[in-house]
Amino acid sequence: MTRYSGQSRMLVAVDCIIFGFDGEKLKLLLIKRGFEPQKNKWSLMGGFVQPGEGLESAAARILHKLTGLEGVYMEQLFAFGEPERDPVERTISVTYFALIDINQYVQQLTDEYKAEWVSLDALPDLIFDHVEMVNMAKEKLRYKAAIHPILFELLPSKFTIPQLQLLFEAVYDVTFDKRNFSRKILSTGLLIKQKDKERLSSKRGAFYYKLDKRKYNAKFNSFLNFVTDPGNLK
Amino acid sequence: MTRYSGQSRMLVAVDCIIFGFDGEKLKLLLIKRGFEPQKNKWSLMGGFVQPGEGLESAAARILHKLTGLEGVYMEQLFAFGEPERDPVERTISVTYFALIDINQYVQQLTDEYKAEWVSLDALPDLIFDHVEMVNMAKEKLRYKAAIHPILFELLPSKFTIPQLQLLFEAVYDVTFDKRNFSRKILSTGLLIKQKDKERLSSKRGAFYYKLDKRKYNAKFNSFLNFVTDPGNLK
DNA sequence: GCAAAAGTGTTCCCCCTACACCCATGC
DNA sequence: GCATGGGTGTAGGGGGAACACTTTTGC
Repeated sequence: MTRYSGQSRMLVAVDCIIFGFDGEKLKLLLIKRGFEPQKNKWSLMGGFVQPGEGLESAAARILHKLTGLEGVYMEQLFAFGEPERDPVERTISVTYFALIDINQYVQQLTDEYKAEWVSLDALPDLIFDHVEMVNMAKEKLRYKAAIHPILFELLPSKFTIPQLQLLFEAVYDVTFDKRNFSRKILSTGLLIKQKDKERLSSKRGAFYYKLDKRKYNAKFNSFLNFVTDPGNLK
Repeated sequence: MTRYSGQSRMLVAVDCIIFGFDGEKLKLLLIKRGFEPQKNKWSLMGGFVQPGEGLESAAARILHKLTGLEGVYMEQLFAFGEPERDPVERTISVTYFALIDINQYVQQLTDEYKAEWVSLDALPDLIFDHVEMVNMAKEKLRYKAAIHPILFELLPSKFTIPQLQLLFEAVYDVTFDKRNFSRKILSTGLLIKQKDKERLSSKRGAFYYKLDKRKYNAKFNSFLNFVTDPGNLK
């Protein structure tokens, strides 16, 4: 036997929900779709899974094509498969969400996609079910970041505690007490204080910190409580 | 345009990881695969997604075909898509895990599948990448049950606190202090004490409880801490 | 010298943990 | 009356939350 008989085959696509943080707001990297249908409408970056290519490789390929980046934090989100989700043809979409340091993003020279960073709280209309995908990704980001130290992936390798706090506040849309915040973050032991300061956003300057990669990898899967029930998380 | 051109189409399957609890151990509902390849090897229950059918519907259909049950707790787990995962033909498998009350399971009359409940800690070899699927499902069950009240789905509508404790202990492979356990569970306010007792497993008998469905639905998505970091959870 | 952001310490309270004894019943 | 599992109370400790003042420096 070389094939399963009597079954119908479908297109399988991968769509990437790419998060970034500009120091103030959470952003999504969106593109203007380059082909029909809905050409020039806003869309997540995506593409079809090729023969001989796994889902994760497909997502990495697509992310790389858009951003030039490799080794990015990426995680499978959900498989969307309603029969009519793509009006052209039955297509399953497996979504991945990625967290990238927005400063690492370099606009590709051959920018066939017209990619833009868009504020997460002012999203334009998106094609198909992409809004649903984004909403699920936001939820998952909140859920996961409350327990695991993934938000560091959105920051440069050197960052300050106030920057980190702004990031958490953007993700959860709340404000934290800075004393409690810094105590909690430092108590994880994940941060290493640097000798130099960031001097752009204040006169006094704030010390840089770096992730302790060893502890980060070791602790990643243990339960850490970064946020105490910020409303309703799934 | 009626089709995307130049892309290759693939089979899309759904596989169900079906958990049950017999009062002592966690179980999986497995079948002997009824067709080639690997006919008569143990396997998860699965099937191909049909045209015009969504992923979730496909999973519900397959679950129903095997168990006769509807309205079961079910959740998408992960999409597996390595190119060689099914040696016959490129197939994407979207997995769902389901929690069912083992007593509700009725062996179907036309049991073409030879389904059996198998202890989770003594799994036989499974076809393809099904072992990986099961391991991921176990992990996710632990992860989720530590925070959300999903384990009730594995029990009958009336259950006792000692039964519930046995279930938690089976899931996390630990033992809990019964005083702390019952205080914690009751403090959620999710349980309603019944007037009658279960009298099989002890002379004194243990009071039955039922889920408060209203509070259950309302609180489902808030963070509840059922388990304090039971080792390494993802 | 003043405005603006960084940095730090303490108290209180709640929840989690550890731990031991009595109760109800079938035999 | 004894063995078996059900059910409860308490004390201590740790961590989260609330809260205010000093420091640094550019202007």
